[in-house]
Amino acid sequence: MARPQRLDEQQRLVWKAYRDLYLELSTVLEDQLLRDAGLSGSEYAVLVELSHSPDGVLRARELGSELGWDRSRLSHLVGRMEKRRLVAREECEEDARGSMVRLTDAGRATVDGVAPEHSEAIRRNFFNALSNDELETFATVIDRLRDNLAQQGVTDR
Amino acid sequence: MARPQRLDEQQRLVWKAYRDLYLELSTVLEDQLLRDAGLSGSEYAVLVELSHSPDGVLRARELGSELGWDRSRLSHLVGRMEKRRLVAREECEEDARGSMVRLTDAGRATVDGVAPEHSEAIRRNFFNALSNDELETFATVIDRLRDNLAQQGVTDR
DNA sequence: GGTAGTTTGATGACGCGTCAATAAAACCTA
DNA sequence: TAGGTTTTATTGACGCGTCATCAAACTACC
Repeated sequence: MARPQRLDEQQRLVWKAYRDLYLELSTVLEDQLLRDAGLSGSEYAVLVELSHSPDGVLRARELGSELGWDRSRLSHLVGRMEKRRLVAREECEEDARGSMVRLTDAGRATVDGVAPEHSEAIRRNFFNALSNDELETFATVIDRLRDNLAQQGVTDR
Repeated sequence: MARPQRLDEQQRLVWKAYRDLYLELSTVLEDQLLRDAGLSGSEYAVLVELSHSPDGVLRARELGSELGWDRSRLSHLVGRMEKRRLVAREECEEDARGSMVRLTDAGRATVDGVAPEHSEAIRRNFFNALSNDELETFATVIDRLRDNLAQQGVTDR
């Protein structure tokens, strides 16, 4: 294994800029959601996932794996969203352990109401700033980095 | 103002990949810090900032603004780190409201011990996966996006 | 110099996510 | 099919960050 060494100055700056960009983007977009719909980013993600599924129903397991969350996080969040009548829990017929999460009418109205503005905010703060070439390169680099991560994950352990 | 519209499929995928990359990178790097030094990413950031300053001392105000955090967050975190003897608080001589945060010997040993490995992890999971050209383009795109964000922030309000 | 307004940091309450433990159902296998 | 293992979801405790509030000290202006 090669000897660990510090990052050089250019690398430190790029790394910081990369992280700061993400935090700044998150802040802007979460603010928009909270202001326009009273939703956190996580809540919005749940509502979007449900609204993309037939009948607005998904099994908790599937919802969790789509979002990449563990069961506990989802259970807590769905519990809170249920109190606010954004979603409703139902029993799962095929598997008595399971739990179905259903979008309520209020939940659908909320997500439908804010989604266009949210998309526009992503456009304004992200896509509109890039040329087609830049976007393409950016996407390629992201994919390369994620492939590398997956690779490291395998060889590391 | 233009009419809000949904993102197209390619944009949705790029956007998701962008966010997922950040989360995956964060997870890997935070895990490394926790495993090798028992530090969270925030704690590491504080220690690094202090270790880069002369005598390992910074005024809380300055530390907070370097990190881009508000006073409360920093105060809570420094309080916890003080209990673990990673840092120590001292009075500020020029301004009696102020508070100085000093790196302890244990804190310095901790950050010095883990920093090389952490840098290497960033290298392995980020820089090594990119060619010089790609890195340059990536950095340019990040800067462009941050400029755009700052611009939007001004014109929005 | 005295007063209003600002800055600095600490604190407590609260929301959210993680972790460990629990329970129930489904699956597997001998 | 009985017994052990795995999967699924919930729950409670805890850690961390945000927000609102507060007190003390500094600054500016009359």
